[in-house]
Amino acid sequence: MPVILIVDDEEDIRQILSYNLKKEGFEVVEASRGDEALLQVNQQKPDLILLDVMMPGMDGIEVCEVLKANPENRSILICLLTARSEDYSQIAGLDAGADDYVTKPIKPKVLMSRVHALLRRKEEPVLVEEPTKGFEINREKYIIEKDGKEIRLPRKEFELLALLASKPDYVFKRDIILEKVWGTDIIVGDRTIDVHIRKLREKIGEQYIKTIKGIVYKFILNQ
Amino acid sequence: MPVILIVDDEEDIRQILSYNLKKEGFEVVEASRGDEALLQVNQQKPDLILLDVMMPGMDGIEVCEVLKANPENRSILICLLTARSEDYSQIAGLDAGADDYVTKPIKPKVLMSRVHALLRRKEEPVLVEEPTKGFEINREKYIIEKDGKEIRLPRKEFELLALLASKPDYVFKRDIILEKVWGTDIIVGDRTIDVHIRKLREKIGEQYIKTIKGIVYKFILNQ
DNA sequence: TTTTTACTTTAAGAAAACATTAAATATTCG
DNA sequence: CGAATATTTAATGTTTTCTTAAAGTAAAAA
Repeated sequence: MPVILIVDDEEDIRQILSYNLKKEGFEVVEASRGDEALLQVNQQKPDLILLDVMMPGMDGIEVCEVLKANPENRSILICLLTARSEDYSQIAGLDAGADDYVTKPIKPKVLMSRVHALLRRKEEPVLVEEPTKGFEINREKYIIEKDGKEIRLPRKEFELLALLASKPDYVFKRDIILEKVWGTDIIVGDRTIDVHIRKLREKIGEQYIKTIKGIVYKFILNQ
Repeated sequence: MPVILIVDDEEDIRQILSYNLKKEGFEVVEASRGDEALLQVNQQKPDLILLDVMMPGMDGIEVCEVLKANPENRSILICLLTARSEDYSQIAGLDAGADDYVTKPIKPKVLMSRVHALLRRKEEPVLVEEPTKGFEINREKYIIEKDGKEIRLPRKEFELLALLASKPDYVFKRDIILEKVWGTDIIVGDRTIDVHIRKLREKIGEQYIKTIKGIVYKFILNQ
């Protein structure tokens, strides 16, 4: 399980983040100050750091710069926690090499979604859309053509189908679908996906989207 | 990905621009002085230069003149960054061969929009208006002929129709429409487009412009 | 077999996005 | 300048799309 280091001078915030991360199965390490964080990094080699920008002493930007300056630590993901959308701190932060940022007040769900997305990005190769015979997905015209017939789909349905069809026969888990179709910010319930799948099946035919219970959906072409 | 060279003597400005450009996926190179910029051009062959006009030593206009004097560099896009709308510098700048200019204070959104527009202009083959049967679009007279009948359209309506009809069946998003019909400077609300669409539909018939909710408009001929 | 888990389905309500109208501004042209 | 024409905005309306809730069903686990 990935190790996540939380760096924030406020005890409350560390606690709330720690609780949520542990609940998802992550191993959590904490630090309350910048220099302490650097020590922890050497000891624990975390996979990801949630790093508060505003801290007394060494601030988050500095920590970030120090870490990213060392090749050994460069692969550690850094997600900054910034107060409000103060454009400036965000700018400086990403310049300093951070991989993402979340603005306070932090909504646990949003943060968890980001954390998963970041860790996944580290592993996964990027998807390439290879259009499928008999099923033409035309983004420029925003229609799909099935055996010559045009089917118009609303945005979410279109994106969902485009995703599934981008890799026929491959399964897509719910969190991947949510990330790719809805984005990491917007949080919707799992039933939402199901409903869109229903609509899609109605429009393109029941046989193309198969359910793998416990994993979720896949697009299939040949039966 | 396109390479963009930022030339400005102020560190802050370079940083802010650099951040925004990198976020959009561009490769960024910087220079703090005019002569340094010329060096960078030879080394990096950028696609576009964001060039501050007011700099100590060699100013932006001079840099621009030098670059555009060399045929090898003529295709590099130059966007000047000028303080306020001092008409004079702007005129001199465009005389010197610059492709566009943005006035300070620079709003990131405006700049990004310009950068994209400039690069697009470079790559994209100019849309060829292949007038669609039954619909003749005559730019000189600002008149369209539909089944022999002449319909006179005001400029904005005309440009809007010309744009949509240039690629039948293709969808046009609002930001593209705004850029192509209104330009990158003028900021108008979204409803403005809708109103023009209404006028157009009244004049040419309801069936030709279709709405794709969430994406926006497309021109269709058949059906 | 019973229970649980995970997806299905339907319908209703909320939200998003475009449509419409009228009125306020700009612009053009005589 | 002043009337006519264009353009934009603002307010309100309408439609479509999206999300959720709740009850259902089927497969897997106990």
